[in-house]
Amino acid sequence: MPGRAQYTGAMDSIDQHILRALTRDGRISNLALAEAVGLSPSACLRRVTALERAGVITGYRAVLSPDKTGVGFVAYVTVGLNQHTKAAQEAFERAIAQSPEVRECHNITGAVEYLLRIEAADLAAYKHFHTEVLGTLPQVNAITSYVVMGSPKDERA
Amino acid sequence: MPGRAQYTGAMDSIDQHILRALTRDGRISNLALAEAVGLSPSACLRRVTALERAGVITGYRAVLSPDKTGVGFVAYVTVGLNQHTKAAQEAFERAIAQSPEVRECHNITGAVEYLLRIEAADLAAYKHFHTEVLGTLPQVNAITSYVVMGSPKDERA
DNA sequence: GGTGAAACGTAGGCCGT
DNA sequence: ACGGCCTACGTTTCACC
Repeated sequence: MPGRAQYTGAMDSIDQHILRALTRDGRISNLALAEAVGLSPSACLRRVTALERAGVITGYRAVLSPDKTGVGFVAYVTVGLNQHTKAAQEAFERAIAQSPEVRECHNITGAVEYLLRIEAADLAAYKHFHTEVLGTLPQVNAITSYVVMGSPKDERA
Repeated sequence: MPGRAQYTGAMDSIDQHILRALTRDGRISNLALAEAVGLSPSACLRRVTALERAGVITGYRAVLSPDKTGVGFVAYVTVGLNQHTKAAQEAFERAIAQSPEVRECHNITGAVEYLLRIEAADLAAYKHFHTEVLGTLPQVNAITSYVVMGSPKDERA
């Protein structure tokens, strides 16, 4: 079973410390990380590697400033489907996977099936997505947009 | 003016390429990145440093697997306030900033003021947050929870 | 923007606990 | 099973072209 290196037993406080440090700064050097958690570099690296292999750490990403990268419009959109079949869901999810404006797609409980996070250059770009992409999908029944005016807290990692 | 190294003029296609590569793998070595974008290591590093100093790249983070780190329950919650004063908003945002379960708080247009993303260990932990934290805030008027059953697309960086 | 070389960090074998 | 030491190797970084 590949990638099933299974984390033996519990994660101790050093592992927690490593994860916190890497969440804050994913590019910290192993040397600095080792010192921060009070381990020798080799022991520290072994733990990080184990956490990666166990699937606890799934990757590393640069975090970009939205407005400096041309994203001036963010909205959350709820989408309801007109059929609740597996085929309709899969068709919708395929279409969503191909749209770069869709950064997140969550399958939720409640009156509608999906919650999307949309990032676009401006309102005009969003309107285009709304009518030309969402509006043309045959499975889509109800669309409600909630424009983000600000994010007092955002720890998306 | 510190950190205002200002990106002179437009970002070219090499910069775009660098940002895409670093968003996919924030820990790629400068050597590999340089090769991927077709630059020498030193020129590549100069661009990355400039992007960081200009605030285009705001940081690097490890991405963790929610369920392997004890997060078994995720929900989006809309919150309406009973007063639309600045003071009420600030009090609410202060309370939210201190709650570790709240990973995101967005100020949105529509019938309610806020959309939160909540991450908790399980339903019981969420119930505790719902009644003991959200339920006791005097400004809060309406709470609606949408439990996340899955995320077919999730590019939260 | 590229080159080269010194400084630095990584990764893995080995041994002790 | 896990931590520390040592070292060969790879990477970063900087002055210079």
